[in-house]
Amino acid sequence: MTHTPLTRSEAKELTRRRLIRAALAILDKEGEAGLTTLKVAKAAGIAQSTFYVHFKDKQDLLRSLGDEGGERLRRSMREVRRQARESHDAERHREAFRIPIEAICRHPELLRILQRARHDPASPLREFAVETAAAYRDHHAADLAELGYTADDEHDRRRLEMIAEGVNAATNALALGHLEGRYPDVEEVLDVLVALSNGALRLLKSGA
Amino acid sequence: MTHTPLTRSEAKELTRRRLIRAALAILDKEGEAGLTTLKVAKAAGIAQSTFYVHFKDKQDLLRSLGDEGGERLRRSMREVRRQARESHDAERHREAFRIPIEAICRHPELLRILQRARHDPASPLREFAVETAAAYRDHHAADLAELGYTADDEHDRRRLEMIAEGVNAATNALALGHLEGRYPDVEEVLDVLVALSNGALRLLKSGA
DNA sequence: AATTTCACCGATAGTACTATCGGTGAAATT
DNA sequence: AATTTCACCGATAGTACTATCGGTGAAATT
Repeated sequence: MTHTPLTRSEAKELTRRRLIRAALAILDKEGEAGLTTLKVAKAAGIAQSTFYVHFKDKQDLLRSLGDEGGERLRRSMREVRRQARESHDAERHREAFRIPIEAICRHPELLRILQRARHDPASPLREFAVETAAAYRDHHAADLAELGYTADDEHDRRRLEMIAEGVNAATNALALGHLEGRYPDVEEVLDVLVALSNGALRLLKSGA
Repeated sequence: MTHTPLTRSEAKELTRRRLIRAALAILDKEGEAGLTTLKVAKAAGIAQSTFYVHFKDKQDLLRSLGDEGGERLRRSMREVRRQARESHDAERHREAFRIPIEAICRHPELLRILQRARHDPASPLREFAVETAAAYRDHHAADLAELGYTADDEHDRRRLEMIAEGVNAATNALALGHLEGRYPDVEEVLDVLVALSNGALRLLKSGA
């Protein structure tokens, strides 16, 4: 109950965090069209004009959201790798799908915002969204390589990339379907993703 | 070279078509944020105020775009079915992927607009995008059922839906990747999609 | 031929938002 | 204790856009 006396910079940082949180919530609920400095500031409990104490302009806020999101995503990718190493080989492939799905369910607004930005040529977040998608694809491809699906020639390398991209797209789609309540059982979702992935990987095995 | 004399209603319809075309192009290039009555009217060669002769307001334009897109999509789905029936059983599954990919490559702006709208809670096209996605999923699921992958119990029906949704997501992702130049060979894309799909369908076969 | 309709126009009122500016008081520094 | 800094405020100029309105001339109707 005691108000810890904050220094000025601590208080400012706190306000900044509130602004970023508010912006993410508004972006998720109302989209980029609904993201105004007035709404963000109001939701964070400050005057509209004070927004500009924290960000140069709206672009600057969106850039910060990108950094923010990137930080979370990188953390989550590291987590995937860590947990993947801990699980037995048999489970490993399956668990590699569980972790991103859980991450999506924890912060679905991030995926939704990224998906939108990726296809919106006017979005200041677009470049970031495209880069993130590429990072995930490469990450997944590297994971598969670790599982023994090495690609020696150009052809197989591209196949591996396609499989990674396709399976990622399916993972995102099914995770959102799970959140929407259409696929209530995560285990069933994992069954399908593992089956999709294994089917495609057989392509590489037969080629090797 | 002879200017066919158009009746008033013919000229009006022509202007309306130009507005819709212009709107689609702007939506694709600049996103919903860039879609203003001034830009659309200018691109169609009329005054901004004349926009309101053709549409009640901006919402009305977007609704019309939805109808327009829906019409194209339904035509393309009928085409898939028709061509699928014509091909031999062995090719059938593979060709079922070629047709949507070609459709996407012909009008990539439609897919991009729909993908964006699907994840944008403020978009007037959102409901339409969600319905379209569901229609495609069901369409694909029905296709698979026609190929002999019948689902008797609740469990398998849901699996079939998940496979359809996952494979659709992968198809869209790879089609856009192809358009972006990352996967130049459509046949390689088809290889991967067929492999993904077959892998997942083995789940159903083993269950039956 | 006279009259009506209507697709189009330019001008403009109204709205929503961005970003700036001068001011204030409490925190930080001297 | 005196001075400086700065996170915040309210007011407001500027911008971009939506939607309306009265007017016009050619097409359509009488």
